[in-house]
Amino acid sequence: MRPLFHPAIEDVRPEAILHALADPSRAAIFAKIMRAGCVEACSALSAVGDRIIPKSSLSNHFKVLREAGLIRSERHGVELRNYSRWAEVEARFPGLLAGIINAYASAVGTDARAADTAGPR
Amino acid sequence: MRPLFHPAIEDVRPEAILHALADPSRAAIFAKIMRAGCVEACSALSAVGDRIIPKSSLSNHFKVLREAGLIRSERHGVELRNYSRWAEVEARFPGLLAGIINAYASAVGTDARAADTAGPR
DNA sequence: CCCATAGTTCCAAAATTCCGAACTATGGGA
DNA sequence: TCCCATAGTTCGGAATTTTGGAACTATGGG
Repeated sequence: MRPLFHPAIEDVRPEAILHALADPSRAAIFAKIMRAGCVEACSALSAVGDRIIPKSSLSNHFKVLREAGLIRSERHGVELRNYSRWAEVEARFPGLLAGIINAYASAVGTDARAADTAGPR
Repeated sequence: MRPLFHPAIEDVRPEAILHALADPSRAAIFAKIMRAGCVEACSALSAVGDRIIPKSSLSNHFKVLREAGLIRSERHGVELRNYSRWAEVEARFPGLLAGIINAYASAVGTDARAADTAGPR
């Protein structure tokens, strides 16, 4: 098992962030980690809206988020602990994440699949 | 030739916008149209940075931007006139486009391919 | 009517994404 | 220590998307 790769914040590219968050499932996963600050266990997020995500796809989603610089993952025993890198990304690209997360939140209701990106009720 | 399709602003989805702008060429094209307010002729944009974009790919890029709700295209004689739908998109998803365009602009220099997304000098 | 220009469509090759199945790593028990 | 369960990763092929050359369409002159 290759050690987890995390880009330095100065190596993070806007296109990677947009690509990562252009997928509603990934955006929902990221939104949840963001709001919680930290989410333990990838499998805690195996359902987005009503859609069940297979383990292998989930693993890949986390990898995409990680390599885009959006989250930091640490192995703790048998599971992964995922932290959002919001503060770092915000410092590098001010307003980017807020704009994206708000956009998804305000599109809820028009698109069921992104339901979990909904902001605080 | 099928008439050009433009989604109503309320049908515009965040994932379509992110997907459209996750491509540095498209982001550069959109940034240029945005700054100019309107750009005539797709072919005026056939080079992004040092990369030459084939006609057919360019045509497709404009289609993606159009169907994501980012631009409005009108046929004027033999050429297309492209307008940014910034104001509408901004009203629906406040801060989204600014965040994205600023992110690309501030990444310039670290990534040559996105050079044209640079903001006002 | 013919030509040039501007863009679109077609279609096949290349690149990506998706996901089931097999695998690896870690932490308990017995 | 050995075995099992859990959590996640990797492999590999099918499905989807993207790319771009060549042929096509539409419009405006001479």
